[in-house]
Amino acid sequence: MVLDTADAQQKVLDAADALFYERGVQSVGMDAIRAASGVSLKRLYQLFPSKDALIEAYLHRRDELWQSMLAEHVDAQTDPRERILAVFDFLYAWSSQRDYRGCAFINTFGELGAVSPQVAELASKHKEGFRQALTRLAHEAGAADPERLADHLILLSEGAITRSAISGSADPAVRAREAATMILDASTKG
Amino acid sequence: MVLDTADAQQKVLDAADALFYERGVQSVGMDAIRAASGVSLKRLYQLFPSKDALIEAYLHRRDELWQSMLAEHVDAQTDPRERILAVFDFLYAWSSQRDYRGCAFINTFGELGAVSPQVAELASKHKEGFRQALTRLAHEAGAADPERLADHLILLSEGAITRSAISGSADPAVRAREAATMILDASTKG
DNA sequence: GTCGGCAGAGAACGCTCGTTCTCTGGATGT
DNA sequence: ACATCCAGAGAACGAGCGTTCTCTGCCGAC
Repeated sequence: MVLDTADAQQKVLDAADALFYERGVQSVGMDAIRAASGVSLKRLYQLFPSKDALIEAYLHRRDELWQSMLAEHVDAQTDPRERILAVFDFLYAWSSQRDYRGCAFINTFGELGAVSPQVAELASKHKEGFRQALTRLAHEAGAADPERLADHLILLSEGAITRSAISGSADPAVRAREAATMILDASTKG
Repeated sequence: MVLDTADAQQKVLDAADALFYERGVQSVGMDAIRAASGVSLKRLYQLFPSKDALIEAYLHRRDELWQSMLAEHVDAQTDPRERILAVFDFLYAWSSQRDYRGCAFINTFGELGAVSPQVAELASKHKEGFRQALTRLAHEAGAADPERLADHLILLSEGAITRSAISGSADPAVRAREAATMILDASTKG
């Protein structure tokens, strides 16, 4: 089987994503990624010059994938309030996945954050992107203080993400949706 | 300097706590703990038969310390509603610490959760303890559905804990307190 | 057919780690 | 003073890691 550069890159990223996400980045050796991707070590290092670079690529792709999954759920709704609640429906769907292990950025930050400024930066940027998306939704919903509403919603979201990882249940997303409706009522009523 | 068993154990746990919390458990070698604690490797292994055992002891002590810090803040208040809000004042104080790095259980779970059932169990128990404390407070505050209120409050708390770790600011705890008052109003008014 | 170059397999290298072993020096008991 | 024991320092060991190197076999060019 001959793979062009794009195919090989794809295979490596697929393998890295699955392994890094399941076991954490430090527990996974480059050889495990070679075995899972079927791409030789030599080629792997041509595509990604170091493990750190591969970790960055992994996080970058997670970010893009996550944002697009979120957008899919949100854009299926038209009513501004429903669009906000769709965020929690997305979290429910995500945390229901069998291999769900929480937020890759939080996990990787927990592993390397104090040691790797790049990872800290990527995690911070990922969360900032989420915050901006929520702020936009809050604005569209006519919130008196969209930034503040976004901050409140983000807390519920992050809470649901980590709690469902540890408890192994998708229930936190349901609870987060409930709490979000309460906060929406309180934030848009006046 | 001669140390009896209790002193040595204390020194080792102090060192392990600081290092594990700052850099994650996998990045810290036993030799670093030996150097930081001043306890010889031989004795270290007499006190804790393996690194896994030391990690468990570290988490166990974190749990106890965390619970007692929380209780301190809560018990400084008498009004049931204020006692609930004191949880967020605690989170603010905690996340303001210079060496704050989020929740040790979430971080360690992110590193080892999929690989170490003991760590997963300890994280789950720690969070369950927090949930019970919140449920008790919600009950005392006369909530119509204390379990549900506790679930909502826990989401805000977890969200604040992880967000302040990544953003490096204690602001999320303030936002969480705001959101908590909204949810309290909605949950205890009717 | 023969040669050159390239890709993959995996050996090799240097390092770190968890854990154990050895050696040494001092304290203790008689 | 001498033998005995123990604790500490750190060497040693075996494994695993990230990364690089070598060998081998295959492909196209002439």
